[in-house]
Amino acid sequence: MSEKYPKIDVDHLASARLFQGLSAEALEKVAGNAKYIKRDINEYFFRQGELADKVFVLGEGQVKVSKITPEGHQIVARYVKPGDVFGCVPLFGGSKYPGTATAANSCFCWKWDSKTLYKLMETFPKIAINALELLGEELAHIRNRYTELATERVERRVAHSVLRLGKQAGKEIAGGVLIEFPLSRQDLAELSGTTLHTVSRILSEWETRGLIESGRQRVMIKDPQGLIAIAEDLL
Amino acid sequence: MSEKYPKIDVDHLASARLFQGLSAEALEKVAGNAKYIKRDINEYFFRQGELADKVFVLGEGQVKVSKITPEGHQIVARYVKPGDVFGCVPLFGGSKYPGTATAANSCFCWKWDSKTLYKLMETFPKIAINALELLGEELAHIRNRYTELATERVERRVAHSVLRLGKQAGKEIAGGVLIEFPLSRQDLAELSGTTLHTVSRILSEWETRGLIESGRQRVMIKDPQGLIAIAEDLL
DNA sequence: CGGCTGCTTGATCGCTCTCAAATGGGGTGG
DNA sequence: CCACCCCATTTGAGAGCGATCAAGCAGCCG
Repeated sequence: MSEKYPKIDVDHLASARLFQGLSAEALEKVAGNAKYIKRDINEYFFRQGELADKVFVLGEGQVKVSKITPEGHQIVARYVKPGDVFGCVPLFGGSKYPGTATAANSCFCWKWDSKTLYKLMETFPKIAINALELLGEELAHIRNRYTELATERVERRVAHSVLRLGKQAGKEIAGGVLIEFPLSRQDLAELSGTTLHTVSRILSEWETRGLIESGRQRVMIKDPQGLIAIAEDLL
Repeated sequence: MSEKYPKIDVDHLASARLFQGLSAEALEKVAGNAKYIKRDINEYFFRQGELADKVFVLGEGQVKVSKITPEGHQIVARYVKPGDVFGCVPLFGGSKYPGTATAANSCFCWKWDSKTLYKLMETFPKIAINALELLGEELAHIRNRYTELATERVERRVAHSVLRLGKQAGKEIAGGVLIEFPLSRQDLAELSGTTLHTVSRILSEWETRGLIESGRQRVMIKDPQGLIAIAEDLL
């Protein structure tokens, strides 16, 4: 608890969408109230059920937010990409985190006390408005996933999930686009609302068709167009 | 377009959660920029794909927000209850409404130009913070529904849907709690991610077990505990 | 090299969708 | 006021997608 925090780079902080359009002095003030923390793979930012009194903005890396039901089913709520806010939904009302945030690979991240951020928002309404925009996007995103889950067959949903991950965490390498963090069949299943068995069968089939190349916790997209054709049901 | 709008009752407006904690003068200003409109059953507030330049707060009634996929599948995104905001997700960025908002019964509703509301938020940050809270709740709600859809069997999902509707639009009458607006099997199916056939079978079964009483576009809950037992899988 | 963890693959079962058709309630127009 | 028609609902039969159960395999780390 008495760790040393590195000094915060205001320019880097300014690139986060939550702080777009703020004045230099506002940014100074925001930075002055933040802690900059690191998490290695599989370490936690917060766990489901803990008192939600912190808000996070991801600087580098990828964070997985997952949720477990009373019956023991786990689902992946989202993958957070650099520049995004997480842990902000229960910001007000002092309630609990509805999910667990884990580092999917090495992460750097800013952290605020939620009360502090609340005050900053009152002083600089632009932050609240930016937050509204981000939350709105998140809402649109989850509604899309909801619609997919309600109306599409498994293969299409998995295709959508893989394409989205490729877009937000894909790295161009020889032969295709590699998803830059360890992604198990189980993760993909929890993200697509199915089981790891079904995901495994689907990926195997895609591999024989030359659409992807995959291995242990590793997925590379070789033929994005082919996947899009599946996702959009163009056959 | 040159309709007459009734004068706005500031006290009534103040009861909407979006404007909680505002000063009297702020409320006056908010009211001064609003229009107060009425919609009868099945009339639209906005339709999917239209330019999103208005934000609404529901005063009285119930609004259904639904969405249709390119393949023609329709789903119900949410039912809006009095005091809630709707149409606010695409507030910024001048994009399009992602769904269609229809009056589920007679509604009264305040309406703002989205630019106007944006300015009001800059002047009175409390509005933006209230909006964040409401959006956060909405996000939590849809995530719960997503989790249900991903992990639960149809009967439990329908039970959850019916219980939620009972809570937000239920009226105590002799014999149970009546859902106060016309609700077809199709609506319930689109809300629960299934087909009207399956919903019909389930409701019939519940009726023979004395859990509900239902008819044409009408559902009354007779035994909430029994439904909760199904929803929570307590058997 | 051994053990663990993640992945693959086969076989089976059943929930739920799909297709099909009949029934009935309610509002409208004559 | 009655008859008709439309639309919501009910009910049946059948098929299939994907979950579940059950082994066996393989990459990776210690």
